[in-house]
Amino acid sequence: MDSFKEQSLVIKNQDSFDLKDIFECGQCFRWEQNQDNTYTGIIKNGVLNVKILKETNVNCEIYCDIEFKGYLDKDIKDVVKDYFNLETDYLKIKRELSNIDNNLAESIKYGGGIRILHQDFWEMIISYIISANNNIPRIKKIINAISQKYGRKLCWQGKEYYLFPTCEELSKANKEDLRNLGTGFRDKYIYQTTQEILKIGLDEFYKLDNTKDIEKRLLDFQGIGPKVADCIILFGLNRFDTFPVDVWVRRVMNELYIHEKDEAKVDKKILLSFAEEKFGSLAGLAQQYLFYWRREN
DNA sequence: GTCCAGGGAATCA
DNA sequence: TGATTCCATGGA
Repeated sequence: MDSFKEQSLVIKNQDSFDLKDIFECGQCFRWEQNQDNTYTGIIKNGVLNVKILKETNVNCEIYCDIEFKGYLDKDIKDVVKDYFNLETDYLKIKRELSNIDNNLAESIKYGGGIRILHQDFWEMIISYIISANNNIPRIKKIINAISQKYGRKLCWQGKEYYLFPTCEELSKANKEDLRNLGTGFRDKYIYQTTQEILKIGLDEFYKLDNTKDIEKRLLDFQGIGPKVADCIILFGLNRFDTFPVDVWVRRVMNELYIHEKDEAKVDKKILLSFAEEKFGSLAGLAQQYLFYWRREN
């Protein structure tokens, strides 16, 4: 029997928190803007509604309205704190990155309200397998279709929402089922990776210390290559010492730093070593500011 | 009709 | 190792 828990929550004096920057910078696929400028999203086991109460130029008050379904092993306040990474000092991070060069300073001036969300690791694995050679509106559509068919339903303010299915729930889908939901050639990747994770679980990934070791293990799954693995690590584990390279990052990095005439000829190894040297342990965040900045301008 | 999208696997040199 | 090609799908 599922239990329901509804609660609201006010978080005061929060810096670096802009709803559009956070939810539209490309890191998440299950948040939508409402007509009243709030955002509603479906996280691991609940629905969350967020609005800004009061805003100054450095910080703001956030109002969260939450409904959860199922077993909740921690206080809702802690769930929100964890999901938005509220313990992370973004003022410090932004200062550090802005000092690296003018490009980063500009991109941070544009997307200064970004926070990397701490999303569910399993959900990131499947979501970013879907993202391969795909566009964001369609990725969202596919994830919603999968959730509606295999995830649990819950209602919030008279509207229905569907949680992203657990590994066990999604393991009921065969390749044809997945294909019918619009996954295309990724059907087999989702199927095989789900079956594999059902067998071995994901505990080992939380025990690994080194980011490179985590990436190496992720690459064993079908449908996970370097870029997808890096996104899973960045958005599912919040390790910032990783640098996902997609077409946009390649483009902006080439324009700003590499200056290769033919963008397709940019060597990924050179790009990665450059990023590691220049951005260091904050590479993942630098990547997100640059990605958002370039994609929106 | 053609190109592109937060790429990856399979194949071949 | 490195470069090519194929892979579904839908919107521009």
